[in-house]
Amino acid sequence: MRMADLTSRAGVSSATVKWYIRIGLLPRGESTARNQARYDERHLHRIRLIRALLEVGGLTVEQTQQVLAAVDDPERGAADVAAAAHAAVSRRVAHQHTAEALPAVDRYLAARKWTVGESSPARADLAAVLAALRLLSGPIGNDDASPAADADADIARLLDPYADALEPLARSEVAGLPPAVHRGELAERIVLGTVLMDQAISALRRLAQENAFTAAADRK
Amino acid sequence: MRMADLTSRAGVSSATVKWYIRIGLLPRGESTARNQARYDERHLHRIRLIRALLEVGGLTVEQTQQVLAAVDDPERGAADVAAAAHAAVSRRVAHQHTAEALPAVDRYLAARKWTVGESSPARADLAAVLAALRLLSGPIGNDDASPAADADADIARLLDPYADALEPLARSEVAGLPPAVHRGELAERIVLGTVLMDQAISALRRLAQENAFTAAADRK
DNA sequence: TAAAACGGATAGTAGGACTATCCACTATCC
DNA sequence: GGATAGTGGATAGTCCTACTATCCGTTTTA
Repeated sequence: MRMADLTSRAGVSSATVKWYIRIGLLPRGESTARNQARYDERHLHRIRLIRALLEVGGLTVEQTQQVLAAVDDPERGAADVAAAAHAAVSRRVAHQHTAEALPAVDRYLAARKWTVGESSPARADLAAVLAALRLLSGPIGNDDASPAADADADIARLLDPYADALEPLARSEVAGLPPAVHRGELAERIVLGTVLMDQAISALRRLAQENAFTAAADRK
Repeated sequence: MRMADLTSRAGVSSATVKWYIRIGLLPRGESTARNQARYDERHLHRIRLIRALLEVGGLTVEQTQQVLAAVDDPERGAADVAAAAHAAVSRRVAHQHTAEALPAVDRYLAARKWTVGESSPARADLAAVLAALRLLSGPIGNDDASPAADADADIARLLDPYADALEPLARSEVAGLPPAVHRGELAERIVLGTVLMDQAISALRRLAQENAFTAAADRK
């Protein structure tokens, strides 16, 4: 396969392909002359993977580089790849009072008996959401503001429905990972399951909400 | 409250506040002189809302403008606000074969008896994910590629666990919306429930996955 | 009454993801 | 066998987004 075939099948410009190669997202083609190279199906597949992570998954190029580095490294096991994918999906944003909300997140996780590493970016992501919600349930939009003592109970009331729904789902996702014929395939499945399915869940929730909304409106 | 109080309490620079005012995200303060104005708690709250949508929710400024325009417009009902929030969360990305995957999405929704509008961006978002996955389950990473005839069955097998988990969740979310003391409060709850809880769900899923992963590893 | 803060406007910046152009070759078609 | 189109590699330029800096003439405040 030559450059023209690769770019037309992948739907990206040759300038983009060259750039991906330069920044190490894509391996070089096998060069056949000073200024010629041959590409194969693996290159095509790689570009599609890159485009899926960038366009559909919404990752940045840098996050994509890190995820693919984990996928490519034969030293890294499934847990490492999952950690890299989790880090990439994380918004990794330090909202104002995120740090203050972290202990509450940890207490919630402990109460649910969920074991997660100290360095999981998802902890901070969840804390950022809680901090933002807390800041916004002030004077305006007050929902019977509780006396801070049972702030943990508020958090549990808020998160439990979600955690209850997601816990068995996550279990089935992890259990559903095949023993993997070869590791690269498993690594890619983990990445797609994390990055793309995040978008699928978001979309499905909105569809389910819309359906629930119209159903509720019809009943009235 | 003067500018200095507003910016220190909100944690943003005065240049940013001025810019938010200029682009219409934030109303002007009540001016008391040619170059003086007074701000109140509503301004503070608004900035916090904007920051939450931008930083935690990951919306762009333009998406935030559209969402807040819907929140501010007293003509728009709960369903309109929800639609605006859904549109803002949508990645609204036309991945290569998204259009081709749309009919399959619609068949899936019909099979689940989910009623959603033609114009729901979530339909296209879900289609983009399915199109990307389809493109990637080729030569490499083939999972016993099915003969295209039962592509719908594959999609159902993939999505059912997620839809099963999200359907009751969405129902309880919609049912949990209070009759609302006043409309602005309800509108804001809808937006936060859509935009921020999307992030919370993403984080909780990753936490649940990590927990499931370590639990599975321990059993071995 | 001098220093600091302010509202309003305009120009500039940093980062991200490409895109365009150039060069010296190679491949291909008639 | 020569014109034409395509190629790898490199560098510079572009567009967009979300601010940030600076300036000005006017209040406020110490």
